[in-house]
Amino acid sequence: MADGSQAVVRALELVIQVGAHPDGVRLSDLAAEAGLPAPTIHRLLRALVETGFTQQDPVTKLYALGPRISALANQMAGGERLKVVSRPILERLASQTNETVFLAALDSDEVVITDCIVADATLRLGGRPGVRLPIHASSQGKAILAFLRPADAGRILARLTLRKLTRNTIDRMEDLAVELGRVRELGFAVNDQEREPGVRSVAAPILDASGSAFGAVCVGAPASRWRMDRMIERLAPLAKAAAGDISALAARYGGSET
Amino acid sequence: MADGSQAVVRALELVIQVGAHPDGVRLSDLAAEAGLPAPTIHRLLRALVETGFTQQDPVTKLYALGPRISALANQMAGGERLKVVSRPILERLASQTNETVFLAALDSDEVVITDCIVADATLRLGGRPGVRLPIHASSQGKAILAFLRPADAGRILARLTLRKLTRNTIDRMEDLAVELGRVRELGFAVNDQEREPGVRSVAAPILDASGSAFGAVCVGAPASRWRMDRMIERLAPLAKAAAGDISALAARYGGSET
DNA sequence: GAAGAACATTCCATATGGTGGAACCTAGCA
DNA sequence: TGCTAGGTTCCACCATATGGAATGTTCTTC
Repeated sequence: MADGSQAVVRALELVIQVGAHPDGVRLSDLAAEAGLPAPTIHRLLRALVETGFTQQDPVTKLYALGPRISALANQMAGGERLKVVSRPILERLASQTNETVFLAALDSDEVVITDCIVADATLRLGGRPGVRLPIHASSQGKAILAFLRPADAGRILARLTLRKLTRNTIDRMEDLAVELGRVRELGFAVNDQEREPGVRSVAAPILDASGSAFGAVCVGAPASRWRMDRMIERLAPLAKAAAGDISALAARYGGSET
Repeated sequence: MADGSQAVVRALELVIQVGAHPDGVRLSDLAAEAGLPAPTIHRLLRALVETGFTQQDPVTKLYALGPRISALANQMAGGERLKVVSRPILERLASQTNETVFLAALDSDEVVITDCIVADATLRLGGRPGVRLPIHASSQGKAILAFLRPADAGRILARLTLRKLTRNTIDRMEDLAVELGRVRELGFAVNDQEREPGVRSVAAPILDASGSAFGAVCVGAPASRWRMDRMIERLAPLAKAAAGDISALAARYGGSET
């Protein structure tokens, strides 16, 4: 390989492969899946076990991810650490709601999805990390905006163009200001088909130690399945609780990065 | 190298090295720390970035752990996943108490420490993952035992030898039964210098969906700093809350493995 | 308990891919 | 603009990664 890293890439991809088997996996299955001979896999696994990236159960002889992965995860900082901390809470929320749940952060004047658990239902919201949303037409954006420090919020609002995406989109600054006031009172934001027809969501802010928002938790669903009032009644408290739990654990990892 | 994995071990150790720099690190510092030439580190980093194990900030050019680590951490199962989920909660508990906190699980007839955050104080409890404790003379052991399914608890009690370690150790089965009844009522267990003079602790069980214990959260401290009644009053509720939070998030990851 | 099959581990000749010094490029600062 | 520090690319060569074959281990069946 021109790159000089064939062995390394093979080993790293083997870690990823082991990770796809939460119940453990045999050397021979790994070899078959990777299309490599057993001695090659064996040697790579030896290095992986030696460094703790994988481990081998002494009884079942199956390989699984090793303690080094969790140790590394706990060393992560910033947004990635927030994802690690938030993941179990998001998983619980997804289980409670049976809808798609999102973790989001502010990036410049947009919201970016940082983690996402897509519902199992036939009709469900899709999404994936990296997707960007307009701040004024997303529940995540409004939840964050409402709980930013006033100076930060003011800076963003000054630059914001309120593009009208649907007939429901808030496209006047006075209306947005009223909406943000309401979000602050309620502690959560809604999106009632404001970005995309047929899509509703509720989102609650994740707050740092000073009470300033640095992210949001969102539950999104098809409008056909949830009237707005029922979503507010049923899903908003769950989103708020999840955001509160994440805030309690992650306050130290946050910080506005606008 | 006789082992056929020099390049692989170097790359994996480089991940570990990057992990020790939560604020990011330069290529040249990594090279200096590892005692390897820059082109070697550069090539290894290229493979690590390509597979997501590390990433490079486009602005600062610093390397940090990448999204693959958190993705893998979220794929872990069993005890390792419990550690990942519990870590932020343990960190909060450590911060609330300024004492050493432990995550523990039952392994056969003993308690094993699975994670540990050691306090900063001059006089503090030490500990590290892997340390084993007698089940009858540790708050973790008693907390778990009291909330096991009766059949499981009975099996363990039938085999248990109540070694007397200090003058406070419970060394009669009738006394232990009474103590376990009390633990069940209170929802937490204590260790009042029962395993080691000068050491007190409180522990609360981590329960699975069926209400059966599969682990425990413990706060331990020097007896010189905490009278037992004050520990019960101040630290027990915090341990209980932490165990409750972990239980709520991790119920799916538990399961007795006695 | 013995035999067979499946799986894991070790061996080793060899070719190929990892290595690192040198050269070159880029970015930041005075 | 020139200099320095840091990062990236190049490439000859030899050290190491490779994988087929042999050997060892474990499990299952009779």
